Amino acid sequence: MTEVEIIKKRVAGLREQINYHNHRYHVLDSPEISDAEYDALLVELRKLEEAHPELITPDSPTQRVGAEPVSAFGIVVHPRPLLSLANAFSDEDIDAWYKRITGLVPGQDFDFVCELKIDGLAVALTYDNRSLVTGATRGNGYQGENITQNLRTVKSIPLSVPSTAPARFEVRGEAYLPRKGLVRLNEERAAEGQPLFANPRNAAAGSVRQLDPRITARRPLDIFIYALGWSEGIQAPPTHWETMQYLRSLGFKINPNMTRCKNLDEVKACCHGWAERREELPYDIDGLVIKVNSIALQEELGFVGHDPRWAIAYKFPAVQGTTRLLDIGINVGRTGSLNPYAILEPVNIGGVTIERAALHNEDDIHRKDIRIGDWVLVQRAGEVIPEIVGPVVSRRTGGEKVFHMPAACPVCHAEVIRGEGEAMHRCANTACPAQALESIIHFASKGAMDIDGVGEKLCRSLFEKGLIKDSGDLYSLTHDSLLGMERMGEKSAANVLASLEKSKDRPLARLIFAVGIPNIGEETASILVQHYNSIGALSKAGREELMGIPSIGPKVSDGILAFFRQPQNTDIIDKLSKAGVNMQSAETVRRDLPFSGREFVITGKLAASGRQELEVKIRALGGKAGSDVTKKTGYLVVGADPGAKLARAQALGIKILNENEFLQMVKEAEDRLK
DNA sequence: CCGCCTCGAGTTCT
DNA sequence: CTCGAGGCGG
Repeated sequence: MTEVEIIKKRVAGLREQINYHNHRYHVLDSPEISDAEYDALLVELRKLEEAHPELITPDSPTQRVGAEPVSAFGIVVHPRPLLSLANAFSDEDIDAWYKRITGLVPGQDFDFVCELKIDGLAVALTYDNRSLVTGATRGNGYQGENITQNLRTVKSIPLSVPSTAPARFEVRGEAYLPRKGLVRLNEERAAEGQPLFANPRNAAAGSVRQLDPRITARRPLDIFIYALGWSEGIQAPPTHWETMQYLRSLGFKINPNMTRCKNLDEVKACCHGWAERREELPYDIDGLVIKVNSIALQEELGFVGHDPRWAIAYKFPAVQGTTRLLDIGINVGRTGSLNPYAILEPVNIGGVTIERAALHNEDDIHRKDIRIGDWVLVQRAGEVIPEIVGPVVSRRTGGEKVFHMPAACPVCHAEVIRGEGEAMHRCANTACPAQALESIIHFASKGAMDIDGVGEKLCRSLFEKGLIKDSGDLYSLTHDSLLGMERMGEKSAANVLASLEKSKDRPLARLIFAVGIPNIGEETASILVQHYNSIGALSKAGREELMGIPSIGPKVSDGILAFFRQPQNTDIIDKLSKAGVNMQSAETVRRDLPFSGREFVITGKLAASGRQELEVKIRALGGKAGSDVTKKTGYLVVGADPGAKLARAQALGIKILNENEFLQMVKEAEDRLK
């Protein structure tokens, strides 16, 4: 094959792929690849065509804006096409764009408007004689679908406008589903066994294209208007900014997060700012749109191909991607649960390489119909934790394998059991080495005994060398035995011994949590300490007595009884006791502490001290430290970069404290105790 | 018995 | 963060 033939073949292949994905995206509302991947295909094709113009055909995907609309709805021809925007993925791309446009109209002062790029679908609304007459999708840019009946159900779209409006005009906006709406919708769909929407855009597109408008009406769709398409009978304002103010005065919903920027530095600062804060918004954005403010300049700049020169879309790095599920591995947790996880072909999502993702349990895997060998859609939940959304069914070859939990524990080969009505599979062997090791790691971990320098790696090495068999053995470690470990010198060994020594006087609640009684976490451990002032007292507690304690029920009681009946466990406690680990509650229970009956929740990064330390203080003062904002939450302590909890607390009218106010409160409470 | 609210357990990556 | 499930009120 000659080089030209190879290129020809590649071009044909790219076109086929792009057409296929175009159809999936625009027609079926069910894309299989991320936007970034799609863009990459298009970019490659464009490059090849630029180098070999003779290969360009009129039907090449580069020669049009989108796919043909389906005909279930009437077709609307847009008097002025709804165009796509060129993309910028970096500051350099913005610089290049700026250089191009300033070169075209030299000597002009530019100012810009930056707007959020909402992840929804573009629609055009036409008003005639003050009434909404047509609502249409963007379609291929030149003609879209008539979805007037459906858009009429969107409450933020005015059905009529005041007399200050032009006689006839068209506005353009982005219809979208707020994040909460998507969650709710997907819950409903999961309950009905329907495939889930992968993102808000698909959900919005799916909602707006319902044949029955009553279904659309039940979806919490919203809209932001971002442009005046065309108008008759008025003198349109001279800038984009003023146009938006005018549209707002007509009753249209305009996104409040719109910024006027005098220069490129301000534009970039705005983009970076929103890249940081995008999570604070109740809807998804996939970037920002930068527009030249002056309408006269916009007209002067004109278009290149299908893209206006006067605007550019600054796109955030993709938060979704597709990759192959190579295999499903199993971890054995400290409770003996078998936890499946996905082993993925490494894929970069939002600048981070993902190769693992939790799969929770077997039912979850089957519910999502994920099979080994599948192409899967991966996203970072809450922008951090990787998550598999679902398989790309159409990319199956038939060689994929349905996953089944092994019948034997992958570590000790003991029998695997699944309790009646339980989602988790468990290793039946209570002496399973994996469980033993995980228990030790948990014991030393931050929330538990917090033994500095004794992390997962060291625990594993010590365990494999046979130097420790359970957490009680940690305290018999010697300087010499530690020196045999990897990357362990004189200094580190001494540090570890010092940390162990320091951990001996942790409060009783931490110890109870650390020993790993089933279903007893930090909170329940604290509650238990209010009723028993030593491990010994707890170990002698009877079933009825335990059940009498609020928030302790039959399961937790039985867990405690079973724990102390196991000789392995009492042996560990003996070892700890002999080593001098604190086994008692430091202070006798005080009924009326300053924070009694008050619940605090912390969000964001705290400047002065760690969250854990503060939670310990709250409990020491008799308060509760919750993890989620609820109706019962008394105070929300807000640090830097607060999470979604802030919005929730505001919605519930909960008292909000900043870090200083909170510390002041703690100080006053501590003073009162003296 | 059901639904709501919390808590527990396991998790990714830098 | 997510999912599952324990506790408890209605």
